[in-house]
Amino acid sequence: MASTVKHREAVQEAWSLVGRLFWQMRPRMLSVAGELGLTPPQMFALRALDPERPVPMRELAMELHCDSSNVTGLVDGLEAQGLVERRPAEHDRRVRMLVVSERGAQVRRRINEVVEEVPPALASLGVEDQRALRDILRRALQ
Amino acid sequence: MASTVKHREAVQEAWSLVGRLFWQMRPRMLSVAGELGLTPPQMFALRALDPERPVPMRELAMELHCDSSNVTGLVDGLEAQGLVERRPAEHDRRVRMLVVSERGAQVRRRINEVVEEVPPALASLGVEDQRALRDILRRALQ
DNA sequence: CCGCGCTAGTTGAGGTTGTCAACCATCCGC
DNA sequence: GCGGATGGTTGACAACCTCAACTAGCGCGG
Repeated sequence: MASTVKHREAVQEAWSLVGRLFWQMRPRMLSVAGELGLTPPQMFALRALDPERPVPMRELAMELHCDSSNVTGLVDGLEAQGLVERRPAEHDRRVRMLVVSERGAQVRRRINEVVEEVPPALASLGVEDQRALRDILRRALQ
Repeated sequence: MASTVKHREAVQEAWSLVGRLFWQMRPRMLSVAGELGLTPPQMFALRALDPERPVPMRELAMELHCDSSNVTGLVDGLEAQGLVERRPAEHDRRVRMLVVSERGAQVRRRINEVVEEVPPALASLGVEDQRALRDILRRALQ
């Protein structure tokens, strides 16, 4: 059917436009990392943590799709700046829980402010388009 | 007005959902880089080139938002694998044009296949939603 | 209880990325 | 042609990232 072809094309074009949107935001993300005295990977690590709930290092590694030995170094950096604290887990003495400090939570909020900052292209849309966009994406991600 | 508040909320939520979509694709991108014998930065560099048109190194640096000295190393890697060739520019003997080789073009096509691969969440949408999504994003990016 | 396999995290080696400063060759306006 | 600006490379240095090896601790089966 011709409709099948059209349908593929539409969603592929949409996805590629999304890629453009993301690429436009890249410099902004990099600059805020420097501004906060963090490297980009450290920034993503802090963002992946949960200030409300201590997280085992292993879980952070899964979240970041990287090796455990890598997060050791990242957490070293965050801990050196007093943003995160390693705390032993009571149920298992092998695991170390990552607790976000008060200052860490502040920095994390600032990071989220920037990461969640809407790109100008989206912000310039009309209200109906913005709502429609949200609704479609909600449907896509359940 | 209440509508102003709602409007901000809708587009912010949409943007954050887009972020989730991208994060889901990350492992796939990383794995294809390894599969092609490239590091992720090399992959992005090759993708940023144009097989139809020789590109000065400076332009690639701009595209990647990084230092010129960085692309020197990246291009060294690509050239060592025969994917790209440095060629002197006739109009200015300082600049080096990057020409994508035949093999480079093949690899680049494979990269684009994966990068442009639509995430399952979007693919599962109905045709009307996919078209609406494309139309909204087209409007957003002109 | 003890040994054995498994898991969490760290360490060290090695290769890559990325920035900065210094440098060379070249362009171009004066 | 001189002098400043530009394209690209090099070297130094910090950080990232993976892999392999290691330690410490868990927990199951005998």
